[in-house]
Amino acid sequence: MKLEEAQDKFIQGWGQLGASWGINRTMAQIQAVLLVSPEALCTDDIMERLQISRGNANMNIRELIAWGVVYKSFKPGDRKEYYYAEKDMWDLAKKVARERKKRELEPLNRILGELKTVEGNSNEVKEFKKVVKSADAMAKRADSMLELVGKLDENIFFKWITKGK
Amino acid sequence: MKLEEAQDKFIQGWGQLGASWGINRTMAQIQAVLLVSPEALCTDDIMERLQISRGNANMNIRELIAWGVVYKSFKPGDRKEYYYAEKDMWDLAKKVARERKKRELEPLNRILGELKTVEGNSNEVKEFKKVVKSADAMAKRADSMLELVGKLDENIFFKWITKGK
DNA sequence: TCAAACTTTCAGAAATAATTGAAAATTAAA
DNA sequence: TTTAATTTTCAATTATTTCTGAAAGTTTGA
Repeated sequence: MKLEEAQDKFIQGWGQLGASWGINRTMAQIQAVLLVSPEALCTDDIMERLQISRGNANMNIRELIAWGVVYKSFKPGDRKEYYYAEKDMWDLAKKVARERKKRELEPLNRILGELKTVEGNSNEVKEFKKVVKSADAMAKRADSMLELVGKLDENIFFKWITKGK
Repeated sequence: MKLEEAQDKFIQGWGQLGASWGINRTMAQIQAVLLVSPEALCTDDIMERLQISRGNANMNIRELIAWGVVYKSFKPGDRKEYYYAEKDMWDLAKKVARERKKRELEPLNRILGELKTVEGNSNEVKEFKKVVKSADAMAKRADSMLELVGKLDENIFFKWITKGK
């Protein structure tokens, strides 16, 4: 397979994966473009490669930077910003885990905490409390797991997984 | 807090979580309605509670059944189908893990496998191969992890997480 | 076999999310 | 300063996803 073709497939596949996990497809594709590029790229390079507008490129690059998976760099004698991706996949996994924990799991935990104060003693109330309690336990568990991904060393984690299998 | 209000908050929160993880909001809300209901509900009950159309309710119930997180049941002398949710959250996590692994991770693994055959020796090709290799490693690792979630006992997993933290 | 009860399908409508592109804001060299 | 290069914003547009509702399909009991 030719390089260009392989890169395109990678970019498409990565975008698809992102999309099915609730991440803007273009955002994932921009990351993929930066992942396969040996040098940092400017906005125009990315617009060109993915055939997208400046506004779109800019917004999604910002978002990738906010996630901590893309960085800015500068070239001497050039006013443009250049962007490059975090290429350590383990680091990437850690950052995504941390962001999603913060953005989605913590809000749910907050709501579930409130819901424990529901009044009454009926069958429905009991059922409800049971569900909230176990959802809470699960969410906290998922939270711990993501927390752990961020703290554990890649190697230890990998060993544990392969051993456990 | 009153039960009705608490249930609504739970349904909204659960829907929101689903949405941000790429699951149809209504689908997640239907699951939430079934989770908080002590008895199995029929399509009309769900339509009523969430104010949605029959078609929408039907499609999403089907999908929940396909994920293995909602089951059918029948009442004697009644031709309607009734639905109830899997309420064991651990079981739920396992099923979601298995489904997502199958639907998203496996396709990526397939693509990444193909991409290893890229031709050439340039700097870009080398860079590309490196990225594909580490993405592949990460995807396989995530795959193993989800696999593990499905095989491990809840208790062991929980102990390990809390200990590791 | 018929018909009522119920479920499924799907084309079009509505709602939501992503994208564009041009104007405004910012930055820094002259 | 001024001005040219660059980034950011955002209202309008376009694309995508979800939802509706009525018609078609299926099942079951009489």
